[in-house]
Amino acid sequence: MPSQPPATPRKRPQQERSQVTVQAILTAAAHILTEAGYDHFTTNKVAERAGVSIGSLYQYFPNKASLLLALAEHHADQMMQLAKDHLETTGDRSIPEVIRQIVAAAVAAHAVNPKLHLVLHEQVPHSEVMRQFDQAKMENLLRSFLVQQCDQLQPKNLDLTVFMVERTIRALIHGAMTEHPEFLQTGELDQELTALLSAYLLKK
Amino acid sequence: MPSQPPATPRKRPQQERSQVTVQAILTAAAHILTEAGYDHFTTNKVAERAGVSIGSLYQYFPNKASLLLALAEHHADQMMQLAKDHLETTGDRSIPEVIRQIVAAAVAAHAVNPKLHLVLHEQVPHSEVMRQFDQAKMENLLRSFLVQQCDQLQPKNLDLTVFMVERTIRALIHGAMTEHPEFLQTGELDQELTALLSAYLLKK
Amino acid sequence: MPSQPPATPRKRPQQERSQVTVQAILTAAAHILTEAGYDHFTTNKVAERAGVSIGSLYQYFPNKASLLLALAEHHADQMMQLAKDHLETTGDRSIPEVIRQIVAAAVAAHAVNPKLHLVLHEQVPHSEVMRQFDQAKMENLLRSFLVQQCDQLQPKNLDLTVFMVERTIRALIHGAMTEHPEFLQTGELDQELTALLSAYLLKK
Amino acid sequence: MPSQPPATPRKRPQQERSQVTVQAILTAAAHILTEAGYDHFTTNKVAERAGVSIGSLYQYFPNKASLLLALAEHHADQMMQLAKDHLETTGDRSIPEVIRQIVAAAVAAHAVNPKLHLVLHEQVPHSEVMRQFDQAKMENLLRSFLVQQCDQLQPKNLDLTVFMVERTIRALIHGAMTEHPEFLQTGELDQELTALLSAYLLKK
DNA sequence: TATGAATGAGGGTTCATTCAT
DNA sequence: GATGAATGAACCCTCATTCAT
Repeated sequence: MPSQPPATPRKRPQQERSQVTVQAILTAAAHILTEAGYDHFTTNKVAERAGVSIGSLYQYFPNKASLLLALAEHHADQMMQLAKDHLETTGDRSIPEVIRQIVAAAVAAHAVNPKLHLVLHEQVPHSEVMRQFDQAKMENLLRSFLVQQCDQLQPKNLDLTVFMVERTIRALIHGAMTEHPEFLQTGELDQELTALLSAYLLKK
Repeated sequence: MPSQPPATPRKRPQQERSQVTVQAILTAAAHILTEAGYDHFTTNKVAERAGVSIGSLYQYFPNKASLLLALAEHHADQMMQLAKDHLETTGDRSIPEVIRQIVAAAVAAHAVNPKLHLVLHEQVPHSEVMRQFDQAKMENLLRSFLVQQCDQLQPKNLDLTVFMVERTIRALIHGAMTEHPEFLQTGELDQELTALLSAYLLKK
Repeated sequence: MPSQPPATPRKRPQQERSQVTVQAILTAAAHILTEAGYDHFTTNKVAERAGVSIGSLYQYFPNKASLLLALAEHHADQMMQLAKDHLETTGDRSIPEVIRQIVAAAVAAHAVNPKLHLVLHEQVPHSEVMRQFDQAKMENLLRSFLVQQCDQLQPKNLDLTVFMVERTIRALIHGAMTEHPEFLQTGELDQELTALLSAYLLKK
Repeated sequence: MPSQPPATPRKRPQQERSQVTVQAILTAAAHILTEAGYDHFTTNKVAERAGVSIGSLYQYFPNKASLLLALAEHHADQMMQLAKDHLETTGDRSIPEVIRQIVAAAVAAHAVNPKLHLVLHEQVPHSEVMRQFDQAKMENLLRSFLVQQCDQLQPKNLDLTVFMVERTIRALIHGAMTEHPEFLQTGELDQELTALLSAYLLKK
C-alpha cells in the first residue's frame, strides 16, 4: 500500500480573491472531468482552463488527490442540500410514505450533476475515497430521519438497517443512471425502490 | 471520449509453452494488484514478477488495458463457476428458499478472491468496464434461475426485477466486504438480504 | 558513426525451395513498403506476409538492412534491364537523338515500380545506400553508351560529364514523379530534359 | 498512410529564458545529428546535450518530428538568407551572367552547414518533408529572380522552367557534396552547371 | 531446415510537482 | 501572491534479433 500524501486543502482562503480562484479551479476541474473524462484530467489542464497558473493551483491544493477530494466533497454537499430540502418533515407518516420521501430525495440528489457523479464513481481510480462523502452524509441523514420518523420501527440493529437501506438506494439509483435511464424517467425506479424498502422495513 | 485500442488478446498461443506464459502473467498480475494496489500495477512489474520478459507480455496482451480485462474476465468466470455450483436446482421451493439459495451463491462467489475483487472494482480507473463481466453473467444466471424456479412469480417486467435483485445483492455484498466485514462473518448479511428480497418478491 | 553489420545476404540459396522462400520474402517486403510505408516495415510483418516464420527470414537475411538492400538491388536490376532494352544501339546518330533515347530509357526504367522507388528513396532512413545501386549501374550504362555513340564527343573529363548527365536525369525524373506527375504524362519532361542535355553536350 | 501528429511548436515562449532553452535544444539537435547521425538522434540525448530536461524539450516541441522539422526550417532559412545576399541585383545582365550568379548563390547556401544538410536529406526517414523547406523557398526566389532579370526570357511555362532549373541545381550540388567534393573545391561544378543551364535557357 | 516463443535494450512521451523570478 | 518555465522519474510499448524445440 502506498503512503498517501495529506489530501486536505492546504489553506483555507480567507481573502475574497482567493475564494474566487478556488472556485474557478473547482469549476474547471468539474468541466474537464465531465467533458473529457478522468484520462484527460491533469492539473495543468485544470489550471489552464481555470485561467490560473499551475503554481496558483498548487497554492490551494497540495496535490492532485486533494483537488479531486475537494471536488467530491463539494459535490456531496450539493447533493445533501438538495436531499434535505426534500425531507422537510411534516408530522408522522406511515413507513411507505417515509420511504417514498427518502427515495425521492435520493433521486433528486443524484440529479445535481449526474455526469460528474458518474465520472467520480466510475473513472476516478480510488472511487472508494470518493464514495466516503456521499455515503457518510447520506447515512447520517438517513439514520436521523429513520429514528425520528419511524417510532414504530425498533430495529435491533440500527446500523445494519441504515447500511442496508442506504446502500440499496444508492446502488439502484446509480445502476439506473448507468444502464437503465428509462427506469428513472418513467418513475418506475422510485416506485419499485419504495416497494422494496417498504416491504423490508414493515416486516421488522 | 478517447477511443480505446482493441483490448482482446493479441494471439492465441499455439504451443504449450505459451499457455504457461500467459498463466504466469495473469497470476503475477493478480498478485501485484492485490498486494501492491493498482498504483503499482505496471506492465514491467507484472512481467518481472511473472519471470517473463516485457516483450512476452505484449505478445499476448496488446496493452495494459487488455491485461486488466483478461484478469477481470477470468475472475468473473471463476465467480460464476462457484455460483453455479451453489445453484444446483432440486425441485420446487418457496421463494424465500430460492432467494436464500441465490444470496448464498452470490456470497460464495464473492469469496473467490475478495482482495482482487475489491481492487478491480475500487482502484482500477474504469471500473465500469470491469463490472461488465460480473454483471452480465450474474444477470443471465439470475434471470434463468428466477424464471425456472418461481413459476408463481409473474413479474410484469422481468428485466426490472432482475435489475433490482442483481444490483441489490451485489451492492450489499460489496458494501459489506468493504465496510462491514462482520456482517458477512456472522451471517447477518445473508439473512437480511434474504429477508429484503423475499419481502419484495412475495409482494409481486 | 555507428558500425554497420554485414549487409550482404547470408547465403546464396541453392535449392529451389529456398529460392521460393527468398522470393516470397522480397515480394512481401515490397508490398509492405509500398502499401504501408517504411514506418510499418518490420521484419516480423514481412515474414508474416510472406507466409514464412521470422526465423526463416533471418536465415536468408542476416538483418533488416540486408533485406532492404536486397530489395533495392533487385529493383535496380529490374530498372537496368528495362533501360538496356531501350538502348539497343542501331548505328550512329546525332547527339540529340542519343540523348532522347537515353532520357526515354531512364523514364521507362523509373516506371518499373514507381511506388517502391519513391519509398526506397524518400522514406527509408539511409537513402544514400539505396541510391548506390541505381546510380552505379546507371552511370556505367551511361558512360559506355556515351563513349560508344558519340565519337564527336571528346570531353576532357568523362567522369564529370557522366556525373552531370546522370544526376540531372535522375533528379528531374524523380522530382517529376513526386511533384509534377503531369510533366511525365504529357511528355513535357522528356522533351525538356532532352533539350537541356542536348544543349549542354553540343556545346562541348 | 499513418496520420501524423501536429508538428508545430507547442507554445510560443514568453519569457526570455525560454528562448535560450529553445536555442539550446536546436543547437544540441544539430550537433547530435551531424556528429552521431540520425541513428543516435533521440529526444533524450538531445535534451541531455542541451543541458535541459526532457520535459523542457517536450514543452516546446510536441514530438520528435516537430524538432526535426524546426531544425530543417531553421536551416532552410539560413540557406535562404545567404542565397539572397548573393543575389543583390545590379542592373541588367546576360543570361549566362545571371545563371552564374544563381549557381554561385546556391553553392554558397549549401555551405552553411553541409554536414547537417546531408544528414537531413539522406539519413532522416522522411526526407521528403525536410526537402519541402529548401525547395519551396528556393523556387520562389528563383522564380522572382528569373522573371525580374531575364526579360528576354519568355518561357511558355514558367513553372516548368523553374522546376527544371531548381531541381537541377540542387541535385548537382547535393551530388557533388556527397560523391565529388573535388568538383566543388575546384569550381568545376559552378562552371559546368552554369554552362548547362545557360545553354538550356538561351535556346528558349 | 523451419518454427515461433522469448528477449530486452531502449525509445518517445507524460504529467505531477517545484521554485526562481 | 502569482507566474510559468523547468524538472525528471517513470511509464507504456516496439521491434530487431536469438535460440530451444
